[in-house]
Amino acid sequence: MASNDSHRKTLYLIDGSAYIYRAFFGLPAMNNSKGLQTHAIFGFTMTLLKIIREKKPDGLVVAFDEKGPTLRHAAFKDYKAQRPPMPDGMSAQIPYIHRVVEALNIPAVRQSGYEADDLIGTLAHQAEQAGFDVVIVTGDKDMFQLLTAHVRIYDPVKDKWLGEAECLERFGVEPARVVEIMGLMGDASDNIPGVKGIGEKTAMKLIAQFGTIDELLRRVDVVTPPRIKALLIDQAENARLSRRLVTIQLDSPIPFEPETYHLKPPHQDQLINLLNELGFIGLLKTFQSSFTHPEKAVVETELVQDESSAQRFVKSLPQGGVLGLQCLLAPGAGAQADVQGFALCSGDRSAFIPLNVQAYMRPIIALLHDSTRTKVVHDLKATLLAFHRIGVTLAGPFLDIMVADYLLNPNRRDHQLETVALELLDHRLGTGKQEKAAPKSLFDDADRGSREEATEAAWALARLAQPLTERLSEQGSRALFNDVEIPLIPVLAEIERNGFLLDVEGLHTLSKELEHDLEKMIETIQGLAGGEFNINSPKQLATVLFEKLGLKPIRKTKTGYSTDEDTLAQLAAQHELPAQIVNYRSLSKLKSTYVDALPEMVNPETKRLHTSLNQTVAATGRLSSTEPNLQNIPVKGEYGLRIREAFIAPPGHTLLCADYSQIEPRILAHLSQDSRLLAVFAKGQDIHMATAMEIFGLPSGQITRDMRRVAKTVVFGIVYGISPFGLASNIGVTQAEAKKYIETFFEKFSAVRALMDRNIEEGKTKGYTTTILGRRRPIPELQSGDPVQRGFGERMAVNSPIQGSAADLIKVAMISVSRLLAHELPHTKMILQVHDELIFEVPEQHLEETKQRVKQEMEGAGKRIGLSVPLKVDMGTGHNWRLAHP
DNA sequence: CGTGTCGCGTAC
DNA sequence: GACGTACGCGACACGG
Repeated sequence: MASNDSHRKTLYLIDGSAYIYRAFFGLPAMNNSKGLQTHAIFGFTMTLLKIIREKKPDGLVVAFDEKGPTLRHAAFKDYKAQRPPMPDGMSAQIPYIHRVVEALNIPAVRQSGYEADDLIGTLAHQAEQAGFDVVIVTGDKDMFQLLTAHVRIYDPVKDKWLGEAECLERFGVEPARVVEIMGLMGDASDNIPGVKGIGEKTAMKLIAQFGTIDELLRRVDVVTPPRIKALLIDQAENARLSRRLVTIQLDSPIPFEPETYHLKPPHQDQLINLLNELGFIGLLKTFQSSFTHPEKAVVETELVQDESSAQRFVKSLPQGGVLGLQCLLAPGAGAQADVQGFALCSGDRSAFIPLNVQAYMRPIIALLHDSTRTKVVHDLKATLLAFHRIGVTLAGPFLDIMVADYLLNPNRRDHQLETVALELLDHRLGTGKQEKAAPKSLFDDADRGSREEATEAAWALARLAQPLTERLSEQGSRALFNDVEIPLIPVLAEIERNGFLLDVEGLHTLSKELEHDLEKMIETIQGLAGGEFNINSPKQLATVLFEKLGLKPIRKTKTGYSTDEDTLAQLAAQHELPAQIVNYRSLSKLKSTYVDALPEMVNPETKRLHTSLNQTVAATGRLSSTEPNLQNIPVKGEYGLRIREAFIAPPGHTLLCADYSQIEPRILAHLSQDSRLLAVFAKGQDIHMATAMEIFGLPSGQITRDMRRVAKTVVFGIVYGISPFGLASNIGVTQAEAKKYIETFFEKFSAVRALMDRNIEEGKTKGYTTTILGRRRPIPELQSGDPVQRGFGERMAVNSPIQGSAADLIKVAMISVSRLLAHELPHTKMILQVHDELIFEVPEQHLEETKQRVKQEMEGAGKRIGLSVPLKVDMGTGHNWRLAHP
């Protein structure tokens, strides 16, 4: 990951000064016992340690600004002149930050007259020449100009890597030309003037066209529009000056000493004294124990061969505590692969149990059933399914490392054991194995590794239990983890095993029909277009529409003219073709994505579709569904409904769909405690009718279907973090009208606005949002200097608590319903969850009882998570999903 | 030939 | 650019 080019060593250059600012303003204040503010020191130190722990750089240097004027002040007296002086609370922390770096034995550079940027630029340049891969750790876009094939940027707050490609994407030019763009646009935070009146978009366009500011000014005569031309002529000197100011120096007079940059052990006494003085007790403990007990990764492993060795191993284990457990699956066959064996680890004892003989299994099975031992696994759902295939039922308590890491870092997509072990144990798993592509998980189809690797994984699992549970407790997610996420896992495993019966015949017939329709449509379309082309290619379609037929483009995408449905609808006024394309597209989409794809995925043994319900993907806490995705099966249109008809119940059974009615507005009412909204639900009124009455100020008798539809869209918009633009394009009114609707909504439901403000504010100060059950989602975008990014952050801060709380609710409901089914309705199977909806396969004779009990259980879940609005569950039944959908 | 990215469209 | 969360299709570009 650190480098594509394994012979190049990786040097990390950290922009120390930028992080002092970021930590000071980004974190809540914190003081030590002597009253010294310490949050900037703490934030900086944590960032630094995190980089070392996670990235394992070969070399590391921290660059700081030096006090006093710089060369830029000499060139432009007002440089950074508008900046308020550094607050005392921050300047007092700076010497300590220098001491932290020194105690950690990390080289630091500073140079009077130069800024940290220049030192980093200089070192990056020299290090690249000397054969290093360089990573600049910063959140500052000014550094884009330094990117090359071997110089990248890492932003630890967003966990993003940036290279030349991202620069091209962000600025539309290669890194060397970024200074030209920044020179034109200026930088308010550094008081760099730029050309007033020219913003980022215009600057990008001009530089893409002219290449440099000098060239642009030389040929200023041909610049259009005249307004821009006048600005350029008027402020030519400012442009040239600004370009100089934003250019990072690559020739600062500092020595390049690569031999001193490698990571060295910290100065123990110095570091311990300093952490004590600062009052960083957690860090202090961590370092003290690592100094005194450097734990070895290798523990004694035995191979269990027979019943007596199995017994000997089990007896030798410590009492109770945690038991690391890692399955070893046979290569191939996806998640359905054979179990070859499994590794166990507890304390300093570990064993590998091959699965080719049964005789010795008894003591091992007893161990797996021992409820005094917490079974620690990575991906419990896959583990349960694997053991189920060999006829073994594991007994809890369970701890799933993958799910724990997801609750701690929901924005990450990678919760591999390797990643978690590296971060929390500082241990690289699988270093013994030879060169090969990294598998995505230990259940990945690729090489699943060896017994040794499984054993090492079990070792890591046993050791990860404590740090992960501690972290979960610290962030207040222990209950969510123990009482919701973990109990949900066996439920998900069972849903997956149950599967959904599919009418393959029916889809085959539908496919033939669609094939026929599509062929005819291709003829019509190509006739209208006057030639053959690939209708599925947006690029070829754009050529036909906008060049051949000369229609007027509506919008552009990154790579060309947009041809999406919205655009085509607008183009329909000019030509007959676009409407035909829309038709063709919808049919073609349904055929390729569903009608043809789904039958391919039916398991030949069970004749069913077994989706994967992923618990660690969606950052809000929702589940996601893959292979196939059964959460986006069409529900609209003639053919969409025909597809739903192919999802069926077996003979003697009926499908039951139980759907939370208007779950998101209900959650909104609870979170905001808005009295009007609460009243609507308390009285069991129609929410969209009620909002329509408020928005339009009319009695119910005068509300048209269209008004209700508008009101419904407004509520959706509110939940998603609305903008007048988005709402306008959705309901087809002007932005001004959309704005009016939003305003009126907020006037009538004023506590909702207060909730949104509060969510954003909390997201900013704490760095994350929370749901009803304390699920967190960090939103680093809220700290961004980029208003577009911040806007994103604000919408996430509005939406995540609502979407996430709805996810909390249905998860709780799934657990209760699953218990209900197990105890009282053993022949009813839960077969799918679609965010606010549960689907069951019910024996016909039990249908009435099941409906009633499931409804009661699902509606009761609101009370259990403390909702202050009543819940309503709609139910539908039928022999296929179309009929059953409420 | 596979892999990654993009535009687009389906769901809630 | 422009309303949240997902997954997956076909086209296309790229690098073997």
